Amino acid sequence: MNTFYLTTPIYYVNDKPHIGHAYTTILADVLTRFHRNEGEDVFFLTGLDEHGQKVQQAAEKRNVAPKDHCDEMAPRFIELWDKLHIKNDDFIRTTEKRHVTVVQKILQEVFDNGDIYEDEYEGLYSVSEERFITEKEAESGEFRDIKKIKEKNYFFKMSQYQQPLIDHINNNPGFIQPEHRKNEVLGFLKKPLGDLCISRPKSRLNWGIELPFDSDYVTYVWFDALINYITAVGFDSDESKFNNYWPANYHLIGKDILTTHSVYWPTMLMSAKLPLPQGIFAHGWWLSGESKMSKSLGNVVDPLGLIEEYGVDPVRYYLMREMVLGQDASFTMESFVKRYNSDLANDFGNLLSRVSNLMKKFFDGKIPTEEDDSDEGIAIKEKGIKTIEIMWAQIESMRVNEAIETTLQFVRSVNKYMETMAPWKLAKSDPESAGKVLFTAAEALRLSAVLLAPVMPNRTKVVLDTFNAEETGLEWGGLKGGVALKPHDVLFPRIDIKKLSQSVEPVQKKAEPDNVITFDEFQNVELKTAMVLEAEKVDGADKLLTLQVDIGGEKRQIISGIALHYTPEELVGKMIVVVANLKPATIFGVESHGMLLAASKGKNLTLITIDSDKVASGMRIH
RNA sequence: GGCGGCGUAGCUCAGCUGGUUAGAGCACCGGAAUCAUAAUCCGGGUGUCCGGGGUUCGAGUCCCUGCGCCGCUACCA
Repeated sequence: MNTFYLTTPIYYVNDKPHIGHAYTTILADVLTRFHRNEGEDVFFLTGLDEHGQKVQQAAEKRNVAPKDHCDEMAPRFIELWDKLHIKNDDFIRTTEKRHVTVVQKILQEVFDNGDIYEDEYEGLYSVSEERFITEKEAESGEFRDIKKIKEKNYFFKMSQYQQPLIDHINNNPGFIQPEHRKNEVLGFLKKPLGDLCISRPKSRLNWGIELPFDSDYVTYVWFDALINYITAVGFDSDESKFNNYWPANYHLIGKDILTTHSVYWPTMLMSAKLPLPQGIFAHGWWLSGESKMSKSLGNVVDPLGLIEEYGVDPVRYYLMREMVLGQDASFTMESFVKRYNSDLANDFGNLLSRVSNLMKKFFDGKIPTEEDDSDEGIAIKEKGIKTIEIMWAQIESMRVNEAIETTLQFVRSVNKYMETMAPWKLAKSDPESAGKVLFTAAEALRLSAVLLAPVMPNRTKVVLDTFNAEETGLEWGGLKGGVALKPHDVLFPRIDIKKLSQSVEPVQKKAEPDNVITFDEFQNVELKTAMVLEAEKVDGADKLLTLQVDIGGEKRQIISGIALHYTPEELVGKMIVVVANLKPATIFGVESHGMLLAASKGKNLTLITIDSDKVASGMRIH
């Protein structure tokens, strides 16, 4: 039997579950349900990442033990998955004993293979990111709480596996998907790959898994977290299970964690001499309309609110139908309502109403017994059979949105068939034929329900219940005639757009741009006037100039990328504006203590200069 | 700046290795029908396939170039 092992990332226990978590998990659920329907032996894993500094800090703040903190946070995810009808086979938490054991086993193995060494390391450490960062990253401004730390640590010889990894990616086209992500990783691997620091001294962080070969250290969270994918399928505990499911068919991830999954993880596995996963699939992000979802913008879509208002299945349907896997997608209430009303209410739900009502009206509430053998009836049957085939091919190639559209086209063709055959007319002149038409329409509807069941497990069950076809499968001809219909509610009540504008107009709450800062934050920036004393080109760089400036008597060196716009000569003597308290950085091997302000558009750039007659250097600018 | 991608109907997008009058869904307009959740069905597009060159018997599809947007990255700051 074919096996299908699919994972989501393990989510960080401190996070509040949002639409992104929900999306990935629903996607995994949908894919695995499809594969189950195909009769494959499926294993679907999700879980939580519970170690690391932020968890430790959050626990300290609340004055509880880290593990207790995790135990209290975990249900937020578990309950949401429950509400979303996620049918996972396992839920792993990295604090579980089974996982700790495996991580230590892998660490020991990698150590024994000679791929871990000790080194003194001095570098910039980002507390918020819990990792050492390069100077360039520090300069990027994307990291907070940066400290210079010098300490002994253990390193994983990731660099050794650079070429084998490149070869593997090239030899296995499906290894990183979609293709543009693969190209990104290959681009990343063009530069020399560094080794990976995989330890944290307990003096700094003790909420983690202890290194088996040095009890003064715990392991780096990513090294710990990635291993969950093999823990859960029985590595080192259940050999037959492990051999059955590993390597995973897909690790489903968001595009933000591509490097960890496509570089760290495969090289770790290479060192541990384990097979690599067959596929790593990075999907895009949900945007709120045009813009990124962010807490400060207040436009983060809450999945709970949506499902309470409209039900789980429509939300699952929308998320699956609207996103092209691998690209970003835009979430708007408008498109949600459109999808809901046109696809679910008008096409699918209404078809059930027409068919069941006609059966009630003309056939005593029973399903007729014979299939329509007219040309039109046979055409529907053939289209149904074709749909199964096409849809499955689309699912296998991760084109979920297309697979859904394929099924809906079939549903639409059944509405058309009804119109053509008009069984409500036939019932009066030729009841037998009318019965056949209704039977075929009902069978088509049953098949559509089975096809859509992975996406909408609940509402499709209503359809199957109505026709007493709960146990039928993915083949034409599952419907049994002669049975009484069960009553059903309106499958997808239409959403009234007028009511909507009053009740749910949530998404964009504030018109504030994404990048607002507070006054205090502005106050942190120390802008000062400065006189340019000297200027010269940086050796070997086209765009950089080294400036010596005077800021109220203090002499400073600043590197600036304006060489294409200003010659050194014309800068000397100018009064400019600099950010005086910028963290020093080394650019192109030269130290820079501050930055200057300039206005630019496209290729034009102009320095902000001050009339030096009126203002001395070193003045604060507010 | 480098590498890569994208730019097709009002909107969201399909169009594989170049080949008949360029497609789908939604929206919009007109009509039919009345079994159904004011649902369904039929009909309706003068779209510079981003602009400009080129290769070819033939290009949305290949090549060059310009513009715009996006991703990764850099001597961005």
